[in-house]
Amino acid sequence: MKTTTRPAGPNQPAKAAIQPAYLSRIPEAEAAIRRTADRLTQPRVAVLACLLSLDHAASHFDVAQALAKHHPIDRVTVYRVLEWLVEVGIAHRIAGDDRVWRFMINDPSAAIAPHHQHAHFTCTTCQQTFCLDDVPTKLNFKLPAGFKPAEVDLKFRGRCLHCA
Amino acid sequence: MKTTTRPAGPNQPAKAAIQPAYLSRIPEAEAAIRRTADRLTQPRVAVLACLLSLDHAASHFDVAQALAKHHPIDRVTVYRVLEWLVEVGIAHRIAGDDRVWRFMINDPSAAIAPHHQHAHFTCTTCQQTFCLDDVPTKLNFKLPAGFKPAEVDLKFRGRCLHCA
DNA sequence: TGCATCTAACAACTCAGTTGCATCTGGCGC
DNA sequence: GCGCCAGATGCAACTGAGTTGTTAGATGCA
Repeated sequence: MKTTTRPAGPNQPAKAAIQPAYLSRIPEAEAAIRRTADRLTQPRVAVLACLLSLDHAASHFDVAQALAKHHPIDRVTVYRVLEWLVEVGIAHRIAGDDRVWRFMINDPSAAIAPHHQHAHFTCTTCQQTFCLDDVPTKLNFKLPAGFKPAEVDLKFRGRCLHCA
Repeated sequence: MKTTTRPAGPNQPAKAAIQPAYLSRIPEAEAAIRRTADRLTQPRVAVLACLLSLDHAASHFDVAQALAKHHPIDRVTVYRVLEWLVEVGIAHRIAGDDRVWRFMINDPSAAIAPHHQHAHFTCTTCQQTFCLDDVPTKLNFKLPAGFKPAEVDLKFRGRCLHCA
């Protein structure tokens, strides 16, 4: 579903250009990228700033859409930047029920652990996926004999705090 | 990445026509299908027998491959039959990390509950997914305020009892 | 500034899953 | 046992997410 039309609200002052939320996160994104040993490029900054501005996981399409107006980026580049963000430990990816990868910024406090072990919540109403960092996943599950788990992935489905 | 699973054991007697394991589950499959109000067809019997013969979740590709010799079935039909099995409550589907749906027979004892709530274990060595019916998923998780979960999905990754 | 290296953009591709439609068949009524 | 027909199958074409290869362009260091 694509809302291509200009989202300008009727009550906006005519001249003031509406700034998407991610623009204010650009300095933060630049700082984070500089902390890696890799290059600081426009697409990386824009994609990271976009993720930083969201409280839920975003697909490559969501990111490309959000950046389309001010930072139009080739979709392959979005894929590669998102993959790079996962690689350097800034973000992580979540497999959705719709066969689409979604990406979300890692909690900085947990950034030391390469294998994040937090839970996800997917809203069945608005279809958005949230990270629940507070939910402990290191519970003492009793697995059948012989199974040696290395990672646990906990996924909830229901209604999020916006749709409840 | 697909681990082309080699099913044929090397120690099989040379001459005796090797019967795939699913053939012996055909009567069981027929009985289960008859219990539904729907039609008993060759593809349905074959696909269900195939799933019944496995202790792990199978993708549509795995099923089509397993049936290729004795019951060659169009891949679209495999998709439709698997979907039908989920619909009538005989099987359930699992979203894998590789964007592939995998299917597995429901535990008959839990078949009353339409929303299965058991855990899955994906082996990082052999790439197979197992159901862990013994693991309770109704644990008292503390979710952040406002999130109302309806389903819980618990997924482990590690080494299965065959690869440990 | 110049240059080597890394990154972005474009096009073309792969692959899982879906849709449309003509044909076939299981199961019921006769 | 025969014929009918709703529903299932098979085939082809399509969709959409994600990947790969290649060339042009941007980045950062000397």
